[in-house]
Amino acid sequence: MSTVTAATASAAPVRVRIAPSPTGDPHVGTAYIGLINFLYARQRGGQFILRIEDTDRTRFVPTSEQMIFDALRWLGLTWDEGPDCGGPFGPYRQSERTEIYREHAQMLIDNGTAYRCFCTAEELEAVRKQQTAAKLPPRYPGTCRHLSAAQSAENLAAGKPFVVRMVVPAGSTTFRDELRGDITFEHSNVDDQVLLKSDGFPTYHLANVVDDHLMQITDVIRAEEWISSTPKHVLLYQSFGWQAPRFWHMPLLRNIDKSKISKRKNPVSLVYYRDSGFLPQAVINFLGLMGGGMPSPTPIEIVNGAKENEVFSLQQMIERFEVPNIRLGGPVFDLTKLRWLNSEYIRALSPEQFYAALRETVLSDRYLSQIAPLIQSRVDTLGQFGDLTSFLLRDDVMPPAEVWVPKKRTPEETLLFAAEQLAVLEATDWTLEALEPALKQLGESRAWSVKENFMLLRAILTGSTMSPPLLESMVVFGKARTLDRMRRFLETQKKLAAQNQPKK
RNA sequence: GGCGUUAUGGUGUAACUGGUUAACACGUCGCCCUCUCAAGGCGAAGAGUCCGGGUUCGAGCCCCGGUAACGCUACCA
Repeated sequence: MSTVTAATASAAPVRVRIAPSPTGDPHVGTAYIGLINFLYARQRGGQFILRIEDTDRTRFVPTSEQMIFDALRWLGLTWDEGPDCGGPFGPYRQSERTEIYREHAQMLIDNGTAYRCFCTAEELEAVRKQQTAAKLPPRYPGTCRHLSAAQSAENLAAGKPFVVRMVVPAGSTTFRDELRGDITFEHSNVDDQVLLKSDGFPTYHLANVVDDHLMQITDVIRAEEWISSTPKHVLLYQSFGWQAPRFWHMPLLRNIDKSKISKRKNPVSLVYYRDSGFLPQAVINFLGLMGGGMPSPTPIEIVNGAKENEVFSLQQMIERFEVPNIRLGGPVFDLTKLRWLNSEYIRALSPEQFYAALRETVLSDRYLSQIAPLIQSRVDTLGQFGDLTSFLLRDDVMPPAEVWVPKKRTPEETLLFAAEQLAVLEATDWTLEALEPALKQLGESRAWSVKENFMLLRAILTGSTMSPPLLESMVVFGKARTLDRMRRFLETQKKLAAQNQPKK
């Protein structure tokens, strides 16, 4: 299947990268793709680069970048060049490179492979609706592609907002995916992609190609969801007159139902795994299991009783993992197996190490010192600490119905409202100042009193109607774990409801 | 709808360039150990490799045709 020799011998210098977007918590998918890139670079003595793709201003989350750094370091995936440590091809943050993209967009306009498009969002939306209604594939109609130079200049002079689109000529593009072989796309199925948005920021496609070239990336190892847009990228390399890198498309991590892994159905935040006490060795090991790539144990290893063909360190992966042997079926991210792996690593710890691990995470000074002020005025003895804070030290809690259903509400409407709380909280900054108005606004719009509103949340988070201050507790507990607890609650209640009325 | 990718027990993987009764791990169930629960030990069930054809002495591995799942189809990445 593979078209490249095994990693062991070949030492061609490679440069690879991961390019996460700071739009929220660091994602397990980022770590997965990061791991593969990391291994590939380390095995070949190449460089592993971290580039922050912060070109979407609407989804930008300021705290996200640092969390990405922390999470990758936690897992041991260290990079050679990046926004924090610099490097010869910086800056490594796309928002600091906008001038570069603008220049390159202009280059394409000048050589006729891109053009300014003055269509408004409303116009495009209308066209798209028509096309969908007529069962046609939604496609840019090409209105501005044939605009005369004079007209275009006139619009420009008039200050009309515009985007820059690439010209997709007639024909087809074939590129090689190093894991699957040649893939061909007819250009009739490739849209005139927007390269530069009207706010002056580039889209992924432009920024990615320009940066990968400028940063001398040799191998683009990314997720399978990019296969469909690879012909656009290949076309762009051609338009610039550049040589394209090699492309490797990794299978997508999946939920239990086989859909692309998502926070709705699985904890996907690396912060969640760290804060709820998964060891980084276990997480990285588990990720290495996804998609294969580790050779089966040799006969000698089997004779020696080394059944640990599934328990291996990052170092062992560098030694033995083979990227070209990746399996292409989307692996299900199975929490059960991850938990087992984690338990293996925990049991392998010395008592001292185990205690140290506790003190670094769930019993860290940092965490406990945040909890303490919440209960000081609420205890008669220090011994009550545990009584009041156990919900912050537990993996999960589950309130009984009499606790979470308000007196004047039905379980159904309560669950509905809880789901809305979850949606609101997902989009809220995790600070007291942001949480309070966001929740109150939701309550008002749904005619839920502040009391009912907060009590429901309290029940879900703490399992009880009595607790330290709610919002403060949520902040201390953290966004990733709080949201996960809410999702688990909703999931469990949904199942229970289904069980209680199965026959219709 | 269009285009693309993928397909081995419930889940993750294994099976040398096609070669004996498809292997391992997680999970499940049972037994043992045991003050409990884990861990550990022993054992069991569970796939005939998406389906249908073909090539071959022989196919999970090769060819053809289907099906299903997933992804993309944005001024998100």
